[in-house]
Amino acid sequence: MTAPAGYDVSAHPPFAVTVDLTVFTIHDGALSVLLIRRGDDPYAGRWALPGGFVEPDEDAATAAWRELAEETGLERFSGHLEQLATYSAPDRDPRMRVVSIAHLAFAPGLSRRGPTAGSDASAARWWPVEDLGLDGGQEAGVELAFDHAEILRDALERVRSKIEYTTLATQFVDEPFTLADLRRVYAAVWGAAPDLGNFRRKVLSTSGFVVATEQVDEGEGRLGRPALLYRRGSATHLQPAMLRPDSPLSG
Amino acid sequence: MTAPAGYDVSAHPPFAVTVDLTVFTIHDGALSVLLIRRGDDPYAGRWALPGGFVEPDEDAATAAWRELAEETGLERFSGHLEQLATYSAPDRDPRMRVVSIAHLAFAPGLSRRGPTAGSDASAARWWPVEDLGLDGGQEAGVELAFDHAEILRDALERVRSKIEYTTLATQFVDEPFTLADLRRVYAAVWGAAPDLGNFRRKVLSTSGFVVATEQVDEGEGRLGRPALLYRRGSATHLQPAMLRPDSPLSG
DNA sequence: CCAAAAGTGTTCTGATTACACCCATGA
DNA sequence: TCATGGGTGTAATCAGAACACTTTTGG
Repeated sequence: MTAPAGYDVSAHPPFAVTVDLTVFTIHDGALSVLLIRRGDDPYAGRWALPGGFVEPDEDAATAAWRELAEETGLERFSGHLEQLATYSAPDRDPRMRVVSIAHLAFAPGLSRRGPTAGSDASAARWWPVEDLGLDGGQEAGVELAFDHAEILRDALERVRSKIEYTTLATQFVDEPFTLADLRRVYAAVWGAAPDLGNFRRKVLSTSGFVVATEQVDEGEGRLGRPALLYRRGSATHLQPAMLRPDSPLSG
Repeated sequence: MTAPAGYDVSAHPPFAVTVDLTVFTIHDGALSVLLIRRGDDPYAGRWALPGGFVEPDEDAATAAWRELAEETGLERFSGHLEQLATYSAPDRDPRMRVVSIAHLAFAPGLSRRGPTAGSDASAARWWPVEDLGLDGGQEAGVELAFDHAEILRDALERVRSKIEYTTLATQFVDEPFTLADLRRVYAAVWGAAPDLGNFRRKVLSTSGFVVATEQVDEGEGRLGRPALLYRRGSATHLQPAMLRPDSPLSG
C-alpha cells in the first residue's frame, strides 16, 4: 500500500533502484540484443545489459529513455519502449541491495550506425540472441553479469509473443519498408517465416497495420520485381493474432 | 545494468520499495477487489490497495505472499499470484521516494470467510470493481489513495485479457466446481457470458483445462439437473484463446 | 529467356457462432 | 407436469494452412 501509515519510513533499509534495458533489433536477419562489456568489478569483463540508476526526479520510464540515449548513442530513438518486469532478489548485486526495473525496447535495423560505448563500458555491441546460448547450459554461450540472463530470457519470451498480437513488428523496420522486410522480422524473431501469401493477406486485411505509399523499392543490389513500400499504420493490436508457425527455435 | 561500476553506490538517493496487491475474487457474481481503509495520513480514511515494505532479506514475490497472508488473514492462500508492474513516479508518496512493485492475485470465491483487517488498516472489504467508478470521472466512484486507481485499472485490464488465453479462470473457483461455475467467472470478469454450448466445448476440448470427477453437485438450494463436478487441470495456456464476447462493459 | 523476388488465387480444413433441441431433477 | 438448469447437436460462417500459379524486374 505504498508506505503504510504507522511505519517510520526512515527506519527502513535503503534500496538502490536501477533500470536495465533489453534493446532488440534485427541485424542481418538475426534477432539481436545490445550488450555492454563491463569494465569494473563486480563481473568485470562480462557482458551485461545497459542500464543505470533512477535519479531523484525521474520515474522509471524517464530513466529508461535517458539511458537508452546515453548508452546507445541514439539521440532520437524512434522505437518502442515498455516496462518488462522488476527483479529484486536480495543478493542479485553483491555490493548492496539493488532493485532493477527491466525494460524492453524495439529498435529498427541499426546495422550501420553502431552504438557508442557508454562512459562506464569498455565496449558495446549487438549480440545475436542465438549466440548467447540462453536456452542450454552456461558452457555453450556467453555468461552474462548479475541476473541478466534471466532478464534476457524473459524479455525474449515477451518479444516473441508480443509480435503475435500487436503491430510492434513494424518497430523493427525503418520506414518505408516492404512487406518482405516486415516478414523477415517475424522470421528473425520466431526462427521460422510465416507463409508468404497468408502473411500478406493478414497484414493487408488488418486495417491500420500498414499504410501503402505510392513508391516502390529502388534498392541497389535488388533482384526481381520491385516491391511496394509501406509505412506504419495507427493500429496497435492484431485481432485475431498472427499465428506463430511451428519452428525448431521457439518450440 | 544494476549499479554500474564507477558509481559510488552509497552516494545515490535512497528509495523505499513496497509491494502493492490487487487481489481479485468473484463475490455474488461480481468481480471484486480487496481494499483497505487507511487509518492514518496521508490519505487517512481513503481506500487503498493492501501492501507493505519489502524486507531486507526478501524479494518482491516473497514480500507479496507474506503481505497476502498478513493483510487478508488467509493462511493458506491457494490462488495465483504474479507481478503486475512497477510504479515509480517521484511524487507518488508525499512522504518520501517510494517505488511500488504491484502484484496481481486471483482468489477463489471468499464470500463467507471475509478478510481480517491488518494492523494498519481500520477496515478491509471486497469492493465490486463496478462500484469503484474507475472508468468515468472521479466524482462517480471511490477515490483511492496514492496512484492506486491507476494500478487497479492496469490490473483489471490484465485480469480481463489473461483469462482469455490462460486457464487462470479456474483460480477464481473453489474445487470441485461445475462448468457453470467456471462460466460465471468469465461472465463476471468480462461483463458478458460466453455462449453456453460453445463454452462447454471449448473447455472440455482443451486437454488439461479441467478434469472430471465422478461426483455431481449436491448443493442445497440447487434447482434443475445436477451438474458434473470438475477440478483444475495441469494446462496453463489456451490455444487458441477463449474469445471475449462483445460486451457493454469491456468494450 | 532465365532467375529471382513480388504478388494472387484456390482448395481444404478446422474452429467459432448462433442457435435449437433434449435430459434430469425437485417441487 | 412444469420450471429450472445441465447438456448435446447442427448448419452457416470465417480464418488459416498449404501450395500452385502469375507478374515484373535485372541480367
